[in-house]
This record gives sequence, C-alpha cells and structure tokens, in this order.
Amino acid sequence: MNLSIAEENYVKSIYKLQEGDAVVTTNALAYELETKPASVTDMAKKLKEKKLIDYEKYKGITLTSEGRRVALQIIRRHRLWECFLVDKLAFSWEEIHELAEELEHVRSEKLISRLSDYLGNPVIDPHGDPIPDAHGKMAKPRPQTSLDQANARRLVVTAVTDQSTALLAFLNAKSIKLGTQLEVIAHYEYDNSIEIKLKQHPAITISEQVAKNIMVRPV
Amino acid sequence: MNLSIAEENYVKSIYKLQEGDAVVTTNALAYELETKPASVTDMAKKLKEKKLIDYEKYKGITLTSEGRRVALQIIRRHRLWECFLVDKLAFSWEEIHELAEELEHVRSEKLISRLSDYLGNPVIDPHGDPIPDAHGKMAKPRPQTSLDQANARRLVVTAVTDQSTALLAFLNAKSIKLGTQLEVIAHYEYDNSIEIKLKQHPAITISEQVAKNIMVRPV
DNA sequence: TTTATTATTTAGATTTGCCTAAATAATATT
DNA sequence: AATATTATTTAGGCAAATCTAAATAATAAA
Repeated sequence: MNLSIAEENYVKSIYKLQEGDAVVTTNALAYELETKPASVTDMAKKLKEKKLIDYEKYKGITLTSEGRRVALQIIRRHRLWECFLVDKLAFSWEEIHELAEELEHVRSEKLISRLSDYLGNPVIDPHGDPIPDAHGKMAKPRPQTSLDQANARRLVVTAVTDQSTALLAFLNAKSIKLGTQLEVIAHYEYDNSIEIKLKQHPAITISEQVAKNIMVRPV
Repeated sequence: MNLSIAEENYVKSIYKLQEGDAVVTTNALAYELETKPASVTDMAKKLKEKKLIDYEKYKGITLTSEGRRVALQIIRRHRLWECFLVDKLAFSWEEIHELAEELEHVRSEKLISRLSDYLGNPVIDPHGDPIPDAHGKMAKPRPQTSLDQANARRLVVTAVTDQSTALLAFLNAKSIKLGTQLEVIAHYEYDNSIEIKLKQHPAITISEQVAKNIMVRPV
C-alpha cells in the first residue's frame, strides 16, 4: 500500500497515543499532530477505508494489525536514522528528532536493511527506545519518567522534553547529556529540588523545574 | 525561502536542461518531469513570483542567480547521498538514483555539511559528476557521451541510461560496470557495432543498441 | 433529568499541483 | 503571404490535505 507522508504521520501518532490498546480520541490526535479535529475526522475516514484503523463515528480510533505493522515500520526507519545521525554524523540528541522525522519517510526496505546492517543492527536508539526489527518485533519500551518522579536511585538520562536554549545551556554546563548516568542523593521537600551526583563530579542540586524536563530510566 | 518538493524538482530540472545558458522550453521541461505542458506553465508563474526563474510568456525559462544557487544546493545534496549509498551502504550505481532523489529533499544545511565531512568531502559522485561545495562552487562537468559517439580511444564507463534487467545482465556478464576502463578497438560501419577491450579480458563486440546506452568519458 | 459543557462531525472553502480541452501564439511549409 | 503545424497558454476541474464555522452527539453538572 502506498501511503502519503501525511498518512504515515497519522499512523505513527496513533500508535504512539495508543500505548497498548487504548482508544485514541479525535482531539488528542489533533493536538499531537498540531492540526484541527476536523482534519483528523477527514483523515480517519481515509485510513479506515485503507483498513489501517478501526473507526466509528464518535467512538475513537485504534490501529488494525496492518496499521500496527505500518507504524512499526515507520518507527524502525525513524530510530535507525537517529542512530545514524548520532553514531556516524556526531549529532547530539536534541538535534536528531526533526531530521529523523523527515528521513523516516524515504520508503525503501533495502535502504533500511542496509542502513541497519551498517549500524550493526542496533536494538535501541540514542534515546534508549527499542528499534523494531524488519518483521516489526521490538523489545518492550523501558520505563521512562521525568527525573522529579523517578523512584530508583541510579538513573540514566534518556531525553529532555524542553528544548529551550536556557535549559540546554544549563545541562551543558553541568555535563549532563544523553546517556549520562547519575545517582539521586536526596529530595528536598521544601522546594522539591533534587540533589544528584554524576560520576567524577561533585554533587549538585537542581530545581524541580529542571527535573521535570529531564527524562530518565533506571540503570 | 521554503520550497516544496515539486518546486525543488522543477528548479533542478531547469538547471539540468539549461546546460550553461540556453532557454528551457515548456515542452522540454514537461517531458523531463513527466508532466504536462500546462502544469509547467502553472509552475513557471509560481517560480517567477519567487524570483527563482526569469519567465515571459512564450519566451521560455532561465534560472535567476538565486535559482541557480538553489539548484546547486539540491544537486549537492543529491550527489552526496549517492556517495553515501555507494561508499557506505554498498549500493550499486544503478540503484542509487531514485533513492538519492528522495533523500535530496531533506533540507538541512547542517546535515549535509556533516554528511560531506563524514564522506571525506568528495568532489565527484559515483557517476563521475562533480559535487558543488557549500557555496555552490563546482568543477566543470567532465565531457560525457554515449559509447557509440565517443571519439576518444581510452574511455571510462560513467553510467548506463537504460535500466532494463536485460542490459544490466549483459553488462554484468561482460564485467562492465561503473568505472570500468575500456579501449575502443574498431567501429564496424556495416551495423555500427563496436569492438572494445577491457583490461585482462579478450576483446568483445557490442551492438549499436548497447553502445547507445553506455555513457563514457575520456580517461 | 434537564441543562450546560465538551467532543466530534459536517458543510463549505482554500491551496497546491496536477489534469484535459480549447484557444492562441509562434514557427514552418507551401 | 497564406496556411498548416507545433508550442504554449488559458479556462475550468479534480484530489489531497488542510481550515473555519456551524451543527450534532456525548458527557458532566446542576
């Protein structure tokens, strides 16, 4: 089946919002895709026609198994390109997403399989997310929370949700980047600040606001 | 300026057809882009509006200097991706064009400059065509003709224009591939067949039809 | 259980890039 | 120079993907 870029983006977003088997609402999808609910309704009819989603008026959207297959293919392409950008072209974690967003729409099974081989068939991308194999098989996503809500002591940084230069500059100054391992020393209830320690660095205290924008998972 | 993929393809084709400073006709451009003359007229108005081309009704099309700049950027992206596909992913010359055709539309100055660095800043692509640098400077394209019209004796294969499996199989059987050097031994006027010799191979005779589809340049 | 609120859909436009068919301009032929 | 041919443009439409505004359905609140 030949999908437009718009259709691929819808399928990918539906997959993302489903998180297992939840029904995706028109509004949620519109918000995710930065478009209007009316546009989502239009596209939903088209994707239903193509048997990529189950959709009944006012009942929300879920992917069919074919839709899931397509979504996993797109996610595979996206994450492999992210690996390429980081491993080979030395891009940093905060730059790769939008580039991969474009590269993922180049549809060629052969290109992707060669790219995967070239990269050593990686199974996780630079954000720590699992990469589906050619058949759509993928490891379970590892739990990921914002630093202020993490309950484990030893953590690894997987992403930052706020791309403001102010935050990036702060993180840079503190040598915190993707993959950085850290240990939580203390939570201060007074202002919800958190004391953390990086290897070979003195402990530092970061504000709740910063902690909310740092995604981590247990290591 | 933000161009659509369609607009980029028009600019690239106009550049290709101009070959220096010739005026590009509506019909020629329609043929090149596999579209209809009426569509070309529509787009010509748009590109004129954006100051990428000079265009007056019935007078044909030429690129402005800005249009040339844009074209060279696209060609740079295309040829760098071709290098990547051949050098890093081991694609063969006949497979890369259409992939590069898609990859070239990912617009990121940074991506391309890093890709170029990664590839060792190549100055010619796998077809032997020169790659413009970041400022649009490019070596003169080297003369390239079909084998049946070449007048030099020692030649190197730069492309095949017919992608039929029959021709590719033939070339494969004769060990003729991109970069193969050959020597023209004789032209037979009777049927316009040509006798050629590859290093470490006995001389072979190829038909006019095959020769027409093999592009070469003097070595 | 009415009423208010929120979510969703429909109707009708818009833009982009393309098309066909018909009209017009440019060029070639007699 | 008049006519035929070819090239180009215009006019009018279509499909994809979006939008706004209005209508309707579902859900929450009184």
